[in-house]
Amino acid sequence: MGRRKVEIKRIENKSSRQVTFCKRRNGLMEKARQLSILCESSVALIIISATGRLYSFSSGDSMAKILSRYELEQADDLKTLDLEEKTLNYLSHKELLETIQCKIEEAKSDNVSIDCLKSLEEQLKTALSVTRARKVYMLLLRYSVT
Amino acid sequence: MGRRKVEIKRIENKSSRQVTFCKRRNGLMEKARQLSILCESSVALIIISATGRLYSFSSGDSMAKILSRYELEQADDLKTLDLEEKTLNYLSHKELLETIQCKIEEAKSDNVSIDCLKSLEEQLKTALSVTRARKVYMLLLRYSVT
DNA sequence: CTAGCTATATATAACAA
DNA sequence: TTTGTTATATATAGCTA
Repeated sequence: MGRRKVEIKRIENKSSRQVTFCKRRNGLMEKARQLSILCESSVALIIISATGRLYSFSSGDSMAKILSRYELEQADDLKTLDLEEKTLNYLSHKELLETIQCKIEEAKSDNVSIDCLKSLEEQLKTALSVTRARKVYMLLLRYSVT
Repeated sequence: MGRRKVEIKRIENKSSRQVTFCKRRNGLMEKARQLSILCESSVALIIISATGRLYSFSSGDSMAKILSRYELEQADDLKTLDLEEKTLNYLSHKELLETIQCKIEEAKSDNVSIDCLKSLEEQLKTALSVTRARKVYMLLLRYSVT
């Protein structure tokens, strides 16, 4: 789509990589907008440049709503895949919530470390049961990663 | 880019809207992939069709990592915008966590309703202080919405 | 970096299967 | 729904300012 055909691999020249990033990023967002309007759909697009700058676009529904929907789907997939699901009962749900509560308690004194949250992740893996608990779990996982 | 120029507005014919959705969706994902590779960037793309079907694509970093980054940025923006931020102190942080803890307690007996979480949102709005607390807040908000 | 300017490479609208 | 063909509309690579 230009004077010359380009191979899809990292553009070596820093300057032209930057220019291409800017142009294609705008093109991608415009395409996303068009798809959303033409076909009554919702589109969320997040782009992070090599230097860490963030660009986002959403159309149709709000970004938050689209991301929620995505996460809900992921949570459901997880539920479907978990073979131990059926063997877990309300007690493990309760245990999960108690573990979270405990963690909140620690957060109050501001002593939460990444390692601490990682170990929580391990505990939660075995404590998961109902979908609601799974959601809390996923959210806390994300919290610990950022 | 076809036999005829099309206006960017909802395609009325259901059948051609569907065909266009399929083709442009694939095109958008391919463009996202190319941008990511050509310019060393990370791209997350989530598309929800009019019938509610979800399609997603990510490249560079994982979807989870990209979404985390996005949310972190939003949380920071929120912090920057909040004029009352500077007047809030550690106590409000603690209050926030206690409110969350209380909510978790309720969740244990499985009596959480949307209304209940909505009122929590209101309480949290005034209790927010540090970034960490903000993150928990945003996550709980999302939890209540889905 | 950011903004045009073409010449070309691509995407895709309409149609068919 | 998805796939393939072909004529056109667009996007954009390489330059320039």
